[in-house]
Amino acid sequence: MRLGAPLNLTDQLFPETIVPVLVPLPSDRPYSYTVPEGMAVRPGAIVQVPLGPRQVAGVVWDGPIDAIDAKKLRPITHVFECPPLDETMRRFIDWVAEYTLSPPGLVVRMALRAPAAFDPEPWITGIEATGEAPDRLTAARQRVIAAAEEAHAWSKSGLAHAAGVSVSVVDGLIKQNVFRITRFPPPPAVAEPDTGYGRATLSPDQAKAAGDLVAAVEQASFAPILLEGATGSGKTEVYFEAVASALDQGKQVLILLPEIALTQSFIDRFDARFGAPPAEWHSDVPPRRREAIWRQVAEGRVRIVAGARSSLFLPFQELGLIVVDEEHDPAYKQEDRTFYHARDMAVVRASLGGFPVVLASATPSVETRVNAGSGRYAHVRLKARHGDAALPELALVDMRRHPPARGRFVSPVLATEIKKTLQRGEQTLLFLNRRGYAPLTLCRVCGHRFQCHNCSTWLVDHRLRGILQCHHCGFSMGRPEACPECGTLDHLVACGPGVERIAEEIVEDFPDARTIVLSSDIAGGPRRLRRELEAVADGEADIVIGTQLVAKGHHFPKMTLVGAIDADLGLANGDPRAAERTFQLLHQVTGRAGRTGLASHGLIQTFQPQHPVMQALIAGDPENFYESEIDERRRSALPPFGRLTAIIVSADTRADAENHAREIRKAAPEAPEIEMLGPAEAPLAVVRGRHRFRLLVEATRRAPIQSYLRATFAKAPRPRGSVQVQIDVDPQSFL
DNA sequence: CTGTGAGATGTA
DNA sequence: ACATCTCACAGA
Repeated sequence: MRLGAPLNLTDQLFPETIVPVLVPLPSDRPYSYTVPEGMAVRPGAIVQVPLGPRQVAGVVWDGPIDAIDAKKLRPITHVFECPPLDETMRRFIDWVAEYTLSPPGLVVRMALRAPAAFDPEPWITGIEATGEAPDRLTAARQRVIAAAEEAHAWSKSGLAHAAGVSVSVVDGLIKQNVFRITRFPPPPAVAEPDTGYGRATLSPDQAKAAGDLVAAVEQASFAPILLEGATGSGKTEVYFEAVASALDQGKQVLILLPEIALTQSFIDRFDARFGAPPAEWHSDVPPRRREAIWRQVAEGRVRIVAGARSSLFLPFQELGLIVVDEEHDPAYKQEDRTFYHARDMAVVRASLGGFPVVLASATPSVETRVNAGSGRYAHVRLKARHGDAALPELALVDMRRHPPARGRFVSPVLATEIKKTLQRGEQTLLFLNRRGYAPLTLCRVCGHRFQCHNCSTWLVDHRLRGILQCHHCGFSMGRPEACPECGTLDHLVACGPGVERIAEEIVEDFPDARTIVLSSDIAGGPRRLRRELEAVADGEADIVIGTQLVAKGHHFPKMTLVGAIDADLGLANGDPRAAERTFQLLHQVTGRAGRTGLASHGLIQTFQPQHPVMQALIAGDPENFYESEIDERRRSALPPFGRLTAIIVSADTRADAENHAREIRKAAPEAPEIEMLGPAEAPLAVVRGRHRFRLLVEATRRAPIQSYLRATFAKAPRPRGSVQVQIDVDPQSFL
């Protein structure tokens, strides 16, 4: 249907054709614009429209148009010469907006995040051979003609450089009509993947799994598939076969990754399999490159993208497969502006587009496991570790029976293993998910605790930088000598461990070992961090002390011992997914040892050796964990069984946040289940100075709550900077 | 009475 | 999101 064709009543009210245009602002509905004489638009077209005093890019939508005052109507300024967003993409945007309670305009903004890409990339000026011979063939000219045969298209200076002559030689040949100046289309952003390039030899187990995925791709219909396999079981090789199959069918492919910045090793593996790197899409991609990739994805010239969650909103035209790698990773959940969970939205995109989606993980999220268990998702398993990579032998260190000395945190059991590992010339990884030196500083005389002025949290001692810092809002102050409460000098004491403090202890005990601390706040930023990780992989450190960022990415060939310093750390933080997160993290970290062919160990220091998470870890079989966790969640109606939906209410003050939460509860009689959780279960977090409350409601009550929230907060009085609404993941409610 | 600025309002 | 408008209050 061509929009702008006669449309009932409104057509009589307005003399010209009118179309709905979704503009990038938080409006509930598309705005109406007129189409000037001689301009042709259709749904999905990217257009420039006047909006108040400025011009913005919007997308021609479909569906009914508002009957508004004819005087307000303004014409579309320009239709960009760009492939329109297809039907699937438009339905996807509508769907995401509806589900996340976001105005569709804000969702469409995510799809238009490459401003200069809407007009075609400029063609390149270059030269090509005409086939004619020059009148005199000098040595230099001969070299140029020989060099030119290497490729079809050349830039003038490029050819001169390749032939080792000056540009004037080429100019001379152009004058003689040996070469002519032509215009070439813009170069491809990435080379075409070659699906037959680096075909891996698969184990029987892998081949079977790959066959299942390929069969789904060939079916070319919606099929969510959980690909579950231990670290090192070769999940990547397996889903690469599905990728190859989709590419062979002329489909585009999207591989979602949690944090692309740290996965050079992924790019290398992809390159080795397909003979070219994938197009990368994440926040670190420079603007010009973003534009080229966005444009070429729309044109179908880019066949495969590996990207962070935002790549879900790229304008694919022929998408035939999405792979969500490390599907359990919390980084898939975006928690600002528009809230969405990329893993779940990937499933939705596949459902709307009618193609398979592969969710890959060694430790799937409980939601996905439940969906696989119920048959909603297909379940493909990879059992064995591939090749010579053996699983590390894991053991628990009961900290009640093997306590470290006072003020120390490494148990003698672990220290002994570190010593042995050093003697063998192998590497140790000590994992502690806590930056800085100590999480709490207090005065031994009066008991004063250093707290953030904005937040309710303790200030973390960062001794290397000499500051106390709030990890919620970023507030920091210099470390004082005296207690601000009682004035006593030199009686401040650090409580609890951070990575810096573990490093201090290790350096004291193993002064000759090369020890390095890796955490995200490392001086020198991400680039320095990447260098340090490479150095560790090259064996340039004996003991690595790191936060969770050491859990993934790099392969450390000499890493044979992993020690988890405070394995209980994440268990008591009030998150309904605390146990799951802890299990996934510890599983991943301990898996860093053992990919070596050498015998390797993991020691997990815990005060709760009977905890299901700890028991499941040493059993070496995730099955144990899922059974107990699914049981527990079913019992306490936690996600996914309670079908909980979280509403985040945030405000500038605690009183405001509480007030709004109370108002929501009071004013939504259709939703009596709304429950405000106290600090024990859902700590009132303070994020960048904003106080947040989480309300948990029954997802079955979602519809009335949605309409209530829309009515209350989408209209005046506008909650401007006072209330945000977030709908948490509820993967059962949308299929 | 004017100048300033935070918050409300509208953008088609 | 951003430009514009409105109304309260400070300064004179």
